[in-house]
Parts: sequence; C-alpha cells; structure tokens
Amino acid sequence: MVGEVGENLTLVELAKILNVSAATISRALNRPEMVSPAMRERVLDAVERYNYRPNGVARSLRRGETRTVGLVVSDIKNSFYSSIVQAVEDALSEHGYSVVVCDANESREKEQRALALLAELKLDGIIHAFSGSDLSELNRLGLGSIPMVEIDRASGMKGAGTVLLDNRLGSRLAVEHLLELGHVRIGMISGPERLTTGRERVEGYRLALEAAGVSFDSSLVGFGDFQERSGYDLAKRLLNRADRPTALLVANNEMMAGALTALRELGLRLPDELSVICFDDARWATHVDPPLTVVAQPLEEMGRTAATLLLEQIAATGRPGAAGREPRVRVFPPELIVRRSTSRPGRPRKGR
Amino acid sequence: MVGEVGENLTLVELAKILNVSAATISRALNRPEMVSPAMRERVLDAVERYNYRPNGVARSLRRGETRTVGLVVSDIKNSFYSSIVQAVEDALSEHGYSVVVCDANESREKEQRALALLAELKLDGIIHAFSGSDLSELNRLGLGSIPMVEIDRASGMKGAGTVLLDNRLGSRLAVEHLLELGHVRIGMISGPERLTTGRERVEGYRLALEAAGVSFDSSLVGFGDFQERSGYDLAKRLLNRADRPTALLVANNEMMAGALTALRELGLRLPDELSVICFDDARWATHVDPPLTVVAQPLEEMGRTAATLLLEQIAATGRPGAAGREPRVRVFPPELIVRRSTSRPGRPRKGR
DNA sequence: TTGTAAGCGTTATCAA
DNA sequence: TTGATAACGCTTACAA
Repeated sequence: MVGEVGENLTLVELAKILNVSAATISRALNRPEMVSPAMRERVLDAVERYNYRPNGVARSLRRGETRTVGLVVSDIKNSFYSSIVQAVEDALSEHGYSVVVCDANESREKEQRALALLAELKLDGIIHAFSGSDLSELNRLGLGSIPMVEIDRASGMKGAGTVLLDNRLGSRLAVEHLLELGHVRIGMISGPERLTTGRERVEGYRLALEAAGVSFDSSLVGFGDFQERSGYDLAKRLLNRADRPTALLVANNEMMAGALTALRELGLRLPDELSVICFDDARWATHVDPPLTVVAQPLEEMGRTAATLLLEQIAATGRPGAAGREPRVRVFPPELIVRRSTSRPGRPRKGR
Repeated sequence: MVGEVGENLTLVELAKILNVSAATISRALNRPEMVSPAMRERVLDAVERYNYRPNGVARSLRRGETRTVGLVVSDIKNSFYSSIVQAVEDALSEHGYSVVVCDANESREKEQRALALLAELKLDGIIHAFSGSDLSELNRLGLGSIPMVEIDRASGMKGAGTVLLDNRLGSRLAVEHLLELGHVRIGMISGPERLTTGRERVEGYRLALEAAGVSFDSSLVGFGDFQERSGYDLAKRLLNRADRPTALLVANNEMMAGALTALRELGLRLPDELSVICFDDARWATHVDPPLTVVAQPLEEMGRTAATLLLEQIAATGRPGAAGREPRVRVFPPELIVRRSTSRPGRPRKGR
C-alpha cells in the first residue's frame, strides 16, 4: 500500500518512482529555490505520500556535519547536571541544533567511552563536564579537531572553551557566613582533588579561614567523590570526633544528601547542634528540615553560555585564524542563599 | 610531527602511508584473524602512532548499524527518569552498546524532534518514555522500521515492547493504606489524562475507594502535568476548599515537590493536619520533614528490562518471523513504603 | 594473505 | 532548471 509506514525508501528509489534524478529531489528538499515550482511541489508531495526520510548518516558523511552536539555530564542523577542539560538543550535547540547526552557516572572509563562515541558519531561539537580522565587519554580520543567547551570542571585540555563557577568565592561566602555567626571549627567535605571543583572549593575555604585569622586544620577536611555515599562516610568520620566541628561545608548537593542521612543517624539537630551549608541549590533544598543554606550556582546562565561558546567555536571552525584563537573562559559568581540550616553555635543544647 | 593530535586522517591516507590497501587496514582492525601477524602488527602500530580513528559515520553507513541506542525521556530533571537512564545505560553498555539520551521536557514537540533525530541518526534502537504526541505524528517519523521499547508510559504504538508499572495497584496500595488509617476524604493529584500513567493512577484510586464503599468524588481529583508547578497549583486548589481532604495522593515526585511548597505556604502540618503519599521514592523523600510515605517503583529492574527487551528486538530484526512476533509487555509491581507523612486523621491539632 | 572495486545514501560539481 | 557523475570514508565480495 502506498504511504505505508514501515521500511523507509531511499532517495534513488523515490527518484525512480518519480522519474527524476536523485539530485533533483535532494535539491527540492535542501535548496527549494533552485527547483521549478512545479517540480518542487511534485517532489514534496511524493515525499509526503511515501513518507520519505533522508538518511541522516549518509547526509552527515557527505556534508561533514551533523547539526548535533554531544553533552557529556559527570552524573546525570545529580540535579545540578540535569539542570545544565536542560539549559544547554534550550539554548542549542533555538539555533537548530539537537543535543544528545551521555552520562559518565563520575567514572573516568565511562567518560572516555562517551567522548569516543561522540567523536566517532562526528557530532559538530561537545560540551563536557570533566570527570578526571588523564589528559593524555583524552587527547588520543580523536577529539583534537572537534569544537569543545568544558563546563563546571576544567580539564586543562587546550583549545576548549570553559564555563566555570568561581569556586573559591563560593567557599569564601560560605565560610564568611559561618564565621560571622561565630563558628570557628568548621569542617569541610569536598570533592576529589583531581578535579578543579574539588581543589578550589577547599582553597577558598582555607583562604577565608586564614583571612580571618583562623588556622587551617587539614584534619577537618575530607575529600569525597561528589557522590552521596562519600558525603555520608565523611560526615560520619568528621562528626564522630570528640572535638567535632560546629559547622560543616559540603561541596555539592549529592554529598549533602549523604551527610544529611549521617546527621540523622547521629541524632544531631540542625542547626542547633550543627550548622550545615552546601554548594548547589538543589530543588529539594527548601523541602528538607531545616531548609538548607546554600551556595547557589547560576545554572541557567552557565548552560546557555556553554552553548553560546560552543556555537562560536563551531562557526569559527575552518575559518582563517580559527586555530590561533584563544579559547574563551567564563567564570560565574555564586550566590549565598541563607535559609535555616545555619545559626550561631553553642545554642542551648537540651538534653545533652 | 608524527603522532600529532589535531586532524584525524582517513583510512586511505593511512593506507597510502603504509603502502598497503585500505582493505587490509580495515581487516586488521575488524577481522584481525584474516591478516598475517606481521601485517597486523605493522598496521596496529601505525594506527597507534598516527592516532587513526575510524569515521563512525562512514562505518555506520556501510554497515547499516551504529551499536548505539537512543533513550528519550519525558523529563530528565525528574529523578525517576535519570535513574532509568542510569539503569538502561548500565545494562546496555554491558552488551557493547552506547546510549545517547534526549530530553523531551514533557513537551510533545520536543518529543517528536528527539525521536526524529534518533531515527535520522540511524541508531539501532530506541527506548522511549512517551510524552503524549499523536500516534499518527509518531508514525510519520520514520520510526516504523526501528526497534523500540516504551517505558513507563505506553503510546499504543504497535510493534514496540513495553515496560510499565502496575499503576492501578500502586494507587490501590496507597489508598488502602490511607483507608486503614481512617481517611475517607482523600484528594488526588494525577498526571495528564492523555498518558497511561495519568489515567491509570486515577483509576486505581477510584477502584480502591469504591471497593471500600467510599463513593468517588471527582472534585477531589486534579489532573496536572507531572511537573512541579502543577502540583503546587492543584494542592492549593484542593486544600483551600472548606471541606478539604484529610489526605492527599500525588501521582509523582515532581508534583509532590510542588505540593510540599503549597502545604508549607498553607501552614499545614504533616501528618497531623494532612497525610500525604506519592508515587516515586525520590532520593530526597527521606530527607524532607516528615519523611514521605511513597509508592516506590523498581527503577533499576524496569530500566534493565527495557534494555533487555530492546536487545532482543534488535537481535530479531530482519530474521524470519520477526515481523510477526508479538511485542513483549512487562508490568512491574510497585511497593508501598510507609514513612511518616501519613497518620490517622483528625489528630488533636494544638500542642503537638 | 592481500588487492581491486563496488556500494552504503546523500550532496555538490559540472554539463546539458 | 535538470541530469550525470563523483565524492564522503568505510566494509566486503571477489579476484589475484
């Protein structure tokens, strides 16, 4: 039956049916102005009737572009990244690009597989939240010639645009807030040292402490992996000490979730017995008890910016001087949102 | 310089360098046993040295397969779906498949764009959480010949495998729990009627009520869109009534988040003044106050099953009798997890 | 074991 | 305005 769903026919098959050349159909579809109105209509009609769909793979091969970009995130379950996905998607689709997402699951191996896939698919560009693979590994992946921007975490790969948070400032805002409230023993749960976010958030913490004349005690900081479990483990370790801190800064929302479980198990009441503050204004941050004081990131803006930088790079590809251009770096300021998980230390403890 | 990053060379270029035919290189890479050990080594060496990467687009075109499957979810920010993504990814990558994810953002237009993209990319299969597009639209997308399984929501598309929750049972468990506690006026916030999840969850609710001799009051049920905002709006509407319900069943985690905001604004204390229960055991469900009683779905299992069904379909493609095979349907039972957001109605309000 | 050549489904160049 | 024809980069009969 004509117009049947099922198998899709090819350009040549359709051409045969219409008794025109394949080139004509292609033109009617891609450069309608180059074809006579009558022909155009005849072709478009047939395309409709037979439900012809161009084969994107063949087209990509011929054209050398896919109009699709890849986005690899470190952890799709983390609402920070899923928000980024949405922002990037919105921005890119406005410009006619599609985006496909890969989840690296905070694993370097999966990260490499994902990047290799995207390079192999010959996508037009990649937005990448680095998970910590070796740079040399990354460089072998054939990513060299493909436009790329990194978001949230910088790998140091050259040629890539970069969209970052001012992590040091974020920690400083948090620590200053706690300092003002009167805390001195402030614990910190950070991310892996191999990641810029992991390192810089600790640095900001240390700097803010020292600026206030409080000496840095490395035993008060733990390095997790940005996943829930490590937040739980490190919170337990930090809070089981005899001289436990009166406040805790956690470097992302996932580890905060784990820390909350730990605090509950330890029977600590917030904020009376412990003040907590974390990076990322997760959507549940206002629903927990007490609502969380957080260092929020401008996700929407960061996502859009990454999209814009990538588009610029794609546009510049192959143009004179493109190779020599300095990759752009954009750093965004975090915002402290004070809610009720932070208060002055040493409040009457009740029953303790 | 040799081995430089940057531009990737092609098979023919490499062949020229090595003074062998392109076919030989291709064989050394894909069917090493068909090539002499000496040659194999020489080729592999060169591949390494020059960092040659096959062009996946060309390969796909030639081979007619991509070893990649697409996953389109209704809302990537919803932790239900991001968990599904992870489960699917895990299962598929074990079998050498890569997965790319597209977010439909609960929009039919984006859903169609995403599916069209995946079809065009000639991925080997698609896993799809339906957002409610017209079936006829979907059928035009050229999806006809591509293996597909639907998850969470059934579109009615023929030929697709299906992985679902027993939604009616889920609602029944919830309602029976509330009934047992003594609730009679139970409000419900469901999803769109155009989706199976939206409809069936209301049906289960109605059935359970009627089975207990409680008459169904349609003014107590609202149809949202599974997004946070509509949960907020509907909760406000339901709870501002003079004769407001003593309990609320919410059909997913996102709308529950919205409802929680509404309840807080209304100053209702849980569970004393209102019992709430929702579908999806979101990761934050235990961190809110009070911890939420939920109808949990076996995400991991559902994701893996979807992957398995898809793999079966892919394997069967083009084989005799493949066309006639009945698509598989798998329905999973939900589990009621009682926490502290539900209790008996009409508790003394003051001083507690 | 290796090479030659055809072909996957498009699009772009060149003539007609 | 339309039609041949040659790529795009790879895999795979078929020949040598």
